[in-house]
Amino acid sequence: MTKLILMNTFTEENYLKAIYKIAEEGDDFITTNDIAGKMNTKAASVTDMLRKLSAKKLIKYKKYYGVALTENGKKVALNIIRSHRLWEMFLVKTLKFKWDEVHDVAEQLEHVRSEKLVKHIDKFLNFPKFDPHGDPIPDANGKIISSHEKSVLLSEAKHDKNLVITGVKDHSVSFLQLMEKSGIVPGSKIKVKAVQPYDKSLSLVLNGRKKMFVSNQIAKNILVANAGGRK
Amino acid sequence: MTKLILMNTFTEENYLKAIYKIAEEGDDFITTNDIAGKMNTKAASVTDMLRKLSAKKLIKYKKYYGVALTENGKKVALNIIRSHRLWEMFLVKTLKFKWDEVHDVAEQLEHVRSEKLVKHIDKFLNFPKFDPHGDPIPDANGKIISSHEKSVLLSEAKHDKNLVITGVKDHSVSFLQLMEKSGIVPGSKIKVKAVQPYDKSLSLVLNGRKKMFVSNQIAKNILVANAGGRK
DNA sequence: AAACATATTTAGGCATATCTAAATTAAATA
DNA sequence: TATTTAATTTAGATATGCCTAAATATGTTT
Repeated sequence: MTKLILMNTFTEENYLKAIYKIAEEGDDFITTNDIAGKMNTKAASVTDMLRKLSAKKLIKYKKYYGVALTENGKKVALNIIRSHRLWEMFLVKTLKFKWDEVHDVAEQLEHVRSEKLVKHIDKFLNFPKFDPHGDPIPDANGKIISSHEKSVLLSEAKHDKNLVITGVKDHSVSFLQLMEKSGIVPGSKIKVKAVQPYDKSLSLVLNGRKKMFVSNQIAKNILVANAGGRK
Repeated sequence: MTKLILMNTFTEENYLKAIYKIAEEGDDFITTNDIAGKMNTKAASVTDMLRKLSAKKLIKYKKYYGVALTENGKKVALNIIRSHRLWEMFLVKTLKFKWDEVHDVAEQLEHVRSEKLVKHIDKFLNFPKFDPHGDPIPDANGKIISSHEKSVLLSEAKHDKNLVITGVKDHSVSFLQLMEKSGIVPGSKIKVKAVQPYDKSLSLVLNGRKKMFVSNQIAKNILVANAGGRK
C-alpha cells in the first residue's frame, strides 16, 4: 500500500534538527560521527537514516563525503526549532517552569503536528523573538535572526561597559541551574570589572549591585551585548 | 539489554484508553472485535497487543474470553483521559480553538510525558471539572465524577423545565460543528416545548429566546440537567 | 450430538529504527 | 607509493506494531 500522506517521523525530524545545529556550530563538513554524537546513537544507524533522508530529498548525501540539508530539509528543521523554542517560552512564561526544566518537555511538544497550534501559541505569547535561553525563534516562514548578531562572549567583552546577557552557549541542565542560581539569565545587566591574568577568571557586577566572580570556562558560555543594543 | 525505564508506548496507551471507553459505554464483556473497531485496526493486531498488555499486567486477558482493565491499567487510562481533556480545555479556553477542532491535537498532546506539565496546565486553567464537550476531567489520582450523574438525554427530558446543556454523546466533528452553529453547547440554557408524536422531533427554546427544532436523532446525543442542577 | 457460522488466535511477512560485527573506503604516515 | 589507521558503510539481528491468510475455538442450529 502506498503512503497517502507525506509525513516525516519524529526520528527523521530529530535527525534534521541535529544536522541543522551542527551546521550552525560552524562545521560545513558534517560527518556521520558528528551526527551519531549529537543523536546519541551509532554511526551505522546514522548511515541508515541518511539514506532515507536522502531518498526524501531532505539532505544531500554522498557516501563517505558528509551531508548537507537541502532547502526543504532546512525548512523542516527550522519549523521544528521554531516549535521547540515557542514551547519553551510558553512553559517558562505561562506555566512558570524554570528555564533549566523546559528542554525535555519541549523536545516532545515540538513534534505535535498542527500548524494551527504553533501559530496560536505564537500569538498567545505575543510573537516572541527569543526563547528563554536567548536563542532566536524562527518565524512561520523559517526566517531566523542570525544567531546572536551583536553578541560576544562574556570572556571577550570590554571592561566597564554596561552589558546585557543575551544568551548562553551551553544548554546543559547543570550549567543552566548554576546560571539560574547566580541570577545570570537573559535580560540581566552585567559589567566586567576586571580579569585575573593568572586564570582569566572575571570580576563582575550583576544588575548594578551584586559583585561576583566567574571562571573563564563559564564566561566562555555566556553571550552579552551592549546594554540597549538589542530590543 | 533490559529496559531500565518502564514506560508504555503511545500505542499501548491508546489501547488502554479504548478499552476504558468501551467499558464505560456499558459493555462489561469486551471483545477483540470491539477494540479493533474503536482502534481502526484488525483483530489480529489487537490479539498481539492484548498479549503484551497482559504481560505488563495492565489488563486481565483470557484467550477467547474477553478483556478487563486491571487497577493499574485503569489508572494509566484515566491519566491519559485526564491529560486529553485538560488539553482540550486549554485549546478552547486559552488558544480560542473551536470545540470541534480540538480532538486530533489533544490526541497527540495527551501522550506528552511530564506529570509536571499536566499539573501546571490544570492549575493554569484553575482546575476545571469538565472539558469543552461536557465530559468530566479525572483528578490527579484518577478520581472521576461518574459520567453525567444528574444528566438525562434531551430526548427524554421533561417539558417546560429550565434545563442546561451538560454534554454530548456524539463527539464526531460533523455533529459538533452542527451543534456549534446552532448554539447548542455545554452551558447553554434550553427548554423543551413540545415533541412531535409522528417523528419524535423536538421544539425547543434556546437561552430563553431562540426557537428551534431538532430531530430525535440529535436529541438523543445531547445531555441536559435541571438548570442549576450542576455547578 | 453433529454441523455450521462467527469470532479469535496463530503463523508468517513487512516496515521502521535500532544494534553489533565485519567489510570497505579515505586519508595520513612511513 | 605502500601501509596503516580511522571513519564509514554493509550485513545480518532484534523489537515494535501492523497486516493477510490459515487454523482453531465458541456457541448456536439443526
